Amino acid sequence: MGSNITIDDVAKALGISKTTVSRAISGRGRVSEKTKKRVLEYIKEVDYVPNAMAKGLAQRRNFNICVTLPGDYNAMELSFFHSILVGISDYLADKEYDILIAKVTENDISGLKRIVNNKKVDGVILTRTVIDGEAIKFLKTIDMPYLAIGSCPYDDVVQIDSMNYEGALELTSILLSKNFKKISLVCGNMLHYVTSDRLNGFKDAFKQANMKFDSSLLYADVVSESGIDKAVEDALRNGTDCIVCMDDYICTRVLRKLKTEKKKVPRDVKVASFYGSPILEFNVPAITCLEYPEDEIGMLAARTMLEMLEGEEEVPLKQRVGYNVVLKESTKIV
Amino acid sequence: MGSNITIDDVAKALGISKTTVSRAISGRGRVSEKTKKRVLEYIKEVDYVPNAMAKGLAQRRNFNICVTLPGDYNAMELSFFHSILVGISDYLADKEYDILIAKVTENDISGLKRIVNNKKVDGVILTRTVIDGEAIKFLKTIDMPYLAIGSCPYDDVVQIDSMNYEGALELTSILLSKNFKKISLVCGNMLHYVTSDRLNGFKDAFKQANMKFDSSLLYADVVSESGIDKAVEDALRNGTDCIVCMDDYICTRVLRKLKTEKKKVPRDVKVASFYGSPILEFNVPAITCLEYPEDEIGMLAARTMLEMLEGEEEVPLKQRVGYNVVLKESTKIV
DNA sequence: CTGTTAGCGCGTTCAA
DNA sequence: TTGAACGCGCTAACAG
Repeated sequence: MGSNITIDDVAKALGISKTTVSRAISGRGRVSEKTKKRVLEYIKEVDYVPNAMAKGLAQRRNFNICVTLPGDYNAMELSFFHSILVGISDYLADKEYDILIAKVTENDISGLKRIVNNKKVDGVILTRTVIDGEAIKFLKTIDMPYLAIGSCPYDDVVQIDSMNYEGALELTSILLSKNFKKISLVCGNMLHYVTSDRLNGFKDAFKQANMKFDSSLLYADVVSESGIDKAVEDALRNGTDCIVCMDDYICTRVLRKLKTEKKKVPRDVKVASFYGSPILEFNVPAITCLEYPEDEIGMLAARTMLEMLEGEEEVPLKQRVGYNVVLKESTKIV
Repeated sequence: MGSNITIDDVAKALGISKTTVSRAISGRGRVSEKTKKRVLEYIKEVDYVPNAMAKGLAQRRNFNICVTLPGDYNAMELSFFHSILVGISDYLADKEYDILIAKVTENDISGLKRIVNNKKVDGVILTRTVIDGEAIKFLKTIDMPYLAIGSCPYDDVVQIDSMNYEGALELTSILLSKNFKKISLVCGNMLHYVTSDRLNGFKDAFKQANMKFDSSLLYADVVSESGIDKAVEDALRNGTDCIVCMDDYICTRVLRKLKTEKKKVPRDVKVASFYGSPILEFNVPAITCLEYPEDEIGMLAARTMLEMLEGEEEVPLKQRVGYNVVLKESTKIV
């Protein structure tokens, strides 16, 4: 394994030129079936593996894709990122591509810059935490294919998005059909596109049901822990019977607050989340939520990236993946 | 940014040879301060960045380190892996190295093999989930520096380990000093080195306190969810006053079971974990546990790897990082 | 202190 | 169908 023989050695051993060997391996160019077979058998026998760097230098690419690693994160996003990474990895490995990691924070993209400027990758996949930041601005100024996973403020950027609007709409509709009368919604940062997407779905569910949403039960821009606590207090005071959370992070805090307030879920109040994660599954009771197929998202991102690099056609500017509504105990009518 | 000029262009523009430019940049070899300054200023002006692949080809290395990504995981390990990754990334980025990801599962290391055989990396860092498996066996057969993060069954492998024994010893001692009389311990896979390390610390704490451990309260090889449930039931039946969990995964399940059994923590029974993670922090009440500085572990692993690659001296075969005992509400005497 | 020459290992013209 | 020669961009050995 990991032998140190070169294409030259192979050529000499077989008494042919390296050109022929190269062609036999790559499949490009015409080689007789006989010699091709001879080459393929020999390289397997001696376990010859082409040197990726030399190949890259000659072809001016390196078969590496950069994936950004969120440097500042909350525990909830981890499973999202990990699943995405696994999806991307699975797809790329098949095609003999590899993943290079670039840690990126909101105000530090030096790692990404270095990797890109050093030409260590053929393309960049941006994960959702950074798509609003400096990263895209930087990539826009240079000649390097890239795409974004998640909602993205630019409409000239290739992106893989989730059906956040539709998911929120459907889940909310289901809750309304259960006859909850005072549904409240706790939102995080309203500047995030994903937030407004889900909020729109939420509101439209009311419209479709010909009901009106009591806007005093909408808690926007609730980012701090204490903010969430206050929102929950207020909602309870207003007699909410169902608290919907924008994401799993908020949901965890809401559950915590309900516990200290001695409110039982689902007996005293129902709870649902527009984004589910393993951390919510472990909760007792399990939480009704929307689930997104993260590995599929990763795969799709990887496939799209390779199409950008190798495909002849334009790739669609925006692709969207579905969701599942997962009904659990937290919204059960007791 | 990301200009496409080469070292040749720089040399010509400055009327000197590329060798001199190369030397001015790398710092290797003697160059007059004057020309060095001239070069450095010029490359900054035109934003020249050396092509990493060409450099790699010439130097027979590529300034990439492979980090294995656990393909099969439980949600708990995620924060561990992520923190490690951030630590490694931070250290390596400083030294102009990058991280290549290889997804590895217990019985599939083909991705790792490809990356290594293609010579896409200079070294490999194994993360804990795979250190018992095929990966090490493979790496032992070839000529590629590698190290393992976590306890490792081989004593000829460079490893970065945590002070699992000492941590378990100290935490258990503290619990004993609180006069809990019937401490039970729920363990996972006993084949894992980390498990036996912690178990030894646990037992030795009893010895040091001149107390004897009731072995009927030791639940070994509890791997399934139902197994954990049974262990908790049995422990409660035996009148346990404190349940110690081998890790955060087990702890989550134990807490869940206690909840369905209507046992309040810490009122009815105390709970502690030999491994803490964000998921336990969010619990109400917060759980007493051991915390390990994961980013430091990552940094240390990265530093050690670079020493293996560039250092002149041998690196220590085994380095160990400390821990913190975090006392929370779950073991408070009410 | 600097330049010349020769590779690193592979792909790719262009002839044959 | 094959091969010789050159180039990818850089570093290293050897002169000067």
